[in-house]
Amino acid sequence: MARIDGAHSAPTLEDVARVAGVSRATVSRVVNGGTLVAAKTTEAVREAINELGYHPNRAARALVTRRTGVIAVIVPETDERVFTDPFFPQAYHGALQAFADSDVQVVLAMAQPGDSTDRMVRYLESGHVDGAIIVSHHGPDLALALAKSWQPVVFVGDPEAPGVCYVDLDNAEAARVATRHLIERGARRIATITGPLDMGSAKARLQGFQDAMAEAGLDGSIVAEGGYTAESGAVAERVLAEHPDLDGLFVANDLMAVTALGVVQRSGRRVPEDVRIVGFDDAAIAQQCSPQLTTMTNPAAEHTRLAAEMLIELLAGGVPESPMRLKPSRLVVRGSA
Amino acid sequence: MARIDGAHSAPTLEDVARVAGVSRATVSRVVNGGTLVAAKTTEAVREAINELGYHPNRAARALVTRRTGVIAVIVPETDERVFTDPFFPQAYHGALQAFADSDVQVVLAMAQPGDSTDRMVRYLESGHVDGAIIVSHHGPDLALALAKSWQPVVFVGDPEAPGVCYVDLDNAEAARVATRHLIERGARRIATITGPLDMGSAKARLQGFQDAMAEAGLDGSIVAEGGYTAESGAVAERVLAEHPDLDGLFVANDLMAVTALGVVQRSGRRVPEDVRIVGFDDAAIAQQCSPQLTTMTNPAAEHTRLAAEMLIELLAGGVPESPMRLKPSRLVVRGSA
DNA sequence: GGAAGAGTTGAGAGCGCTTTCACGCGACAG
DNA sequence: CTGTCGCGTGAAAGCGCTCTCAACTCTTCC
Repeated sequence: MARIDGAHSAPTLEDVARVAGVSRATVSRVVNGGTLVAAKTTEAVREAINELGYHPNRAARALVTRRTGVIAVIVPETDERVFTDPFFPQAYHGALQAFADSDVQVVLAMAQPGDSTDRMVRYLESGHVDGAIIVSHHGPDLALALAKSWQPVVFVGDPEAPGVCYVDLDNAEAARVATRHLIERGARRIATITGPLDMGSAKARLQGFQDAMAEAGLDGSIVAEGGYTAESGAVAERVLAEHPDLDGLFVANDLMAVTALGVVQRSGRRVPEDVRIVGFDDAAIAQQCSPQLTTMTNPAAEHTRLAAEMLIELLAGGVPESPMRLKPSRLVVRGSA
Repeated sequence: MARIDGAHSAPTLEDVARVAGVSRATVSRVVNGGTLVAAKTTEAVREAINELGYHPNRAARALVTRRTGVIAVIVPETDERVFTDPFFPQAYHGALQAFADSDVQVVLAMAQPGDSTDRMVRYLESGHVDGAIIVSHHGPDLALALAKSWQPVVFVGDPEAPGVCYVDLDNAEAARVATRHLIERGARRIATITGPLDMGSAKARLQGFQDAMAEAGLDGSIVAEGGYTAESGAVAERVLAEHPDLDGLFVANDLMAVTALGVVQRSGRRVPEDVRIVGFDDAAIAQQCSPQLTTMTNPAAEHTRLAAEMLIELLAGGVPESPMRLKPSRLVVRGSA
């Protein structure tokens, strides 16, 4: 409380105990609830706590409970990506919400460029945090490593490793819905720009696209791999050059979709008249371009919130139901298709 | 380390001491550097540390040093704003960088809608954090309150309260540069869309705009207040309606500028031929619109990094030089002016 | 009336670390 | 050879908390 050394420092359990006329142990019991304490005693302790403005010392508590009270949201991507794609801040926000009134600190950890899986594992093992939510992992390596050194972690997106908790959107189904919409709107020569294909979500969205195309008897082989970044949306140029008769485009996230939209428009084609475009994520940017982007929702904040709840259960020693599959994302129809 | 209770737990100072054949105290001295320990002893301890993979327990350390090892980046804005304006993630990133190899956890704290200054002060006083960097404050209230309950905080942007450390961009000068550029490009009827005028940066940018206009003998009274959000850029509609002969627009941040750009274009005017526009912040979005936005740089990450360094000094008991004025931002000329 | 049980409470032992204080030891001067 | 000084080190006292264990006070039941 007071900063000036020597001045009155924060009240401790001991102080509360003295004021309430009970022992430290009893105060602790009241503070942590649960154990049985006589109603009258509880009352007296509560009063003393209020009077003194007592607040438990996290460090002391952490020392004995062996819990740091910190959980991390780990994003194995470079900072640039993290702060460029609105998906990540949202994901972080979801975790923040989940722990909002639980006295847990949520920190955001990102990869350094060139970071190894190892470094992340070491961070988790170093005792800085009690557990972690991993968002946007590439390939199963991290999950495999984590499953071995048993750390309480929950992935957002299929970790492709056995025995690891995760929540996942039905990306394939969402991609099918998006693709079918394109077809319904009259598109026949449809390409997809995927995310990085070492990521589960990217693979699943591609699969869904191809399913829907096959289902309609169309050719689902026009595929270009992007990187989920705005710049990588520029592969649309190549696609357009190779397939000038293109009339539909399913882009695996909005960041790329907006870039692709620009590419298509600059090529002299009209959207949606000549080329229909559907994106993914329903990012804010989808409403800032012209025409606005038709897209699939991807409530990142909700996903991490759920992941956080699983993590809480894990931390409490429970075995959460996993994988937790989320309800499929919704199609938001706007101007681009 | 190991999660399963009963299995080997993380090595402690004691363990290291035993292996190195010295006392706990000596190991502590080595770990924390500074105090004089014989070179040979130091070596032996270092070896033991490596061998055991020892890592100090933050809780135990925090308990005795009375330092939590956590600092907060506080943004008194709703989450929505925080995750919508790329300025904030960048600011957070700067703090992350500054503390990257210092074993300090950096948490991001935002306001709930309707939060009072009080709640922030209480958070800071609650002992959760050692100090804070405050990023986007409205008015001097928070700073005033913080100055009283002496917490180590550093503001990014003039807190307008005496005795509080801060770093600040020369917003007025930057606005002058931006406005002069508009004038040089031939604009004469220039309006400005400001940020929320309870914020120092918004006020200063307005002042700079009016200075430059006066300096050129032009009318600097066409002013519309925005809120630094994309939506608030739509006030451009009103401005345009009231001043159809407008030929220049200085918008106090890029988010609003992009919206304003759209408004201008939809009104049938060409940018930059009919209306020249200069934004502020040099956000990524400035390059994603067409034409790309001419804007002023605002290296948010660097500012918080500097603020973080001041905070570190403050925490160490020093008295940092404050205010720290940063070099004025640069004009980035692109298509819009 | 006394034993057994249920309901409350307190004493005390740490958790892993920092830091004060005192002591041992070699070097140097007297 | 003894006294002094100072560097290097260890013993030990907490930091504020949780939690086990034992004890104490009433009831309740035989």
